Amino acid sequence: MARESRTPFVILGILNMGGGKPLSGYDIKQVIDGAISHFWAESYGQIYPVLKRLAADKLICAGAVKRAGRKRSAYAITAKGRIEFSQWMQRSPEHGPRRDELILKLFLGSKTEIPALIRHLVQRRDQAREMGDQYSGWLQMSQGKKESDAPFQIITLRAGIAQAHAFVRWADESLAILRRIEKGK
Amino acid sequence: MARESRTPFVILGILNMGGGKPLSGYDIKQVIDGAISHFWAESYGQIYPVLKRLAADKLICAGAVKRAGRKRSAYAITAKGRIEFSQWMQRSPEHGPRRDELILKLFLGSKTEIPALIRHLVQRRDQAREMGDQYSGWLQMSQGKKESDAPFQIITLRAGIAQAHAFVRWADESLAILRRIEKGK
DNA sequence: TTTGGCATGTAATCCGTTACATGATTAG
DNA sequence: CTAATCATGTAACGGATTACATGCCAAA
Repeated sequence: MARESRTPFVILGILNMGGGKPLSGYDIKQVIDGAISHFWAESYGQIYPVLKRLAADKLICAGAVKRAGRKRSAYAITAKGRIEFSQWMQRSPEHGPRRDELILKLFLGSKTEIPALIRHLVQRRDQAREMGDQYSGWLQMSQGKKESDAPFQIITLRAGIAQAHAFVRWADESLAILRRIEKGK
Repeated sequence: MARESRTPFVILGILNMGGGKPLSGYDIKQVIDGAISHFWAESYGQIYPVLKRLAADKLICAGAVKRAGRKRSAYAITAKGRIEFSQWMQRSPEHGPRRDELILKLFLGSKTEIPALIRHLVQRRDQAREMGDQYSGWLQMSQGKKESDAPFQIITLRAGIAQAHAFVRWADESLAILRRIEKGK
């Protein structure tokens, strides 16, 4: 059996945020693709079926709402749902099996592939720099907020920044090593 | 269609390492669970079927070898396999969708769950410290090696160290924030 | 001889992505 | 009018883990 899906809990958690305003599947996807996209992902193919299942289990309740003329089926978390979510929060988070293709390629690398490895490294270093800058910007914006959720989101932003920064440093050092090997050979 | 499996290339890459000595499925699993376990994982359920498929495609060739009395079916990479592997190495590595349950829980956290979050954070920080120390030890050992594969493995070890170090720093800062909130409320 | 590790595999199952399908609304 | 976007879904597919099954060899 594959390990337990965390999708239902993500959904419950998002519905539980910010005062528990009802959200549609589309809204939830927006949240995931927005603020948390750098450490989590869900597809519609997961969200909509799970939403139905959660409603059937009375962990969330559906209510048809109209916004801007369009009909949307929005869901709100129930008391039962809050309990379920809280129990999941207590459980020790699994350290998911990291699969980093860049590191893997570096590990498997040999002299002949150095130019390609350098290309990959440069590309990802630049990406990491961009990400870091973006997070820093968001952090600036978050600093001023008074919402009770803010400190938690700040912590995750700082995680992204720290990770990106460490990555850039390491990438630069590794590039130096690779270029030295390339020249020497 | 789910994205292309990288398992065959990992296997080809490992068979390509260190002079291309023939390895069995068991050996390959040992390598993966050993040096690269912190950034890659494969199960027997993946390895053995892929091994057969690769042999059928003539990317590796099977040969029954005896070691320590036991019979083992070991595989060696072929010239065709090396080409396939090299082409994969040229391709830009995908930045796999990171799913970090700890960060997710922090993001979804609210005041009531702070004690649990602190527990999770402490646990993972201590894990990261241990990992970092372990990598540092391995790095010491690797530094002296003259094998041509060594520099690449050193780079990946340094990645692990840098990541672990950054994580510990961030975790300590975050713990301070959480404890401050807890006291203040 | 029986226990346990070595070694090889298969089957069931489930998660998650991709692709497809549909309709309603708004902007041009 | 029509193209784009909003919004909601479903079906098919494939990857990966887990659990199960098997047999050999060595040591107690």
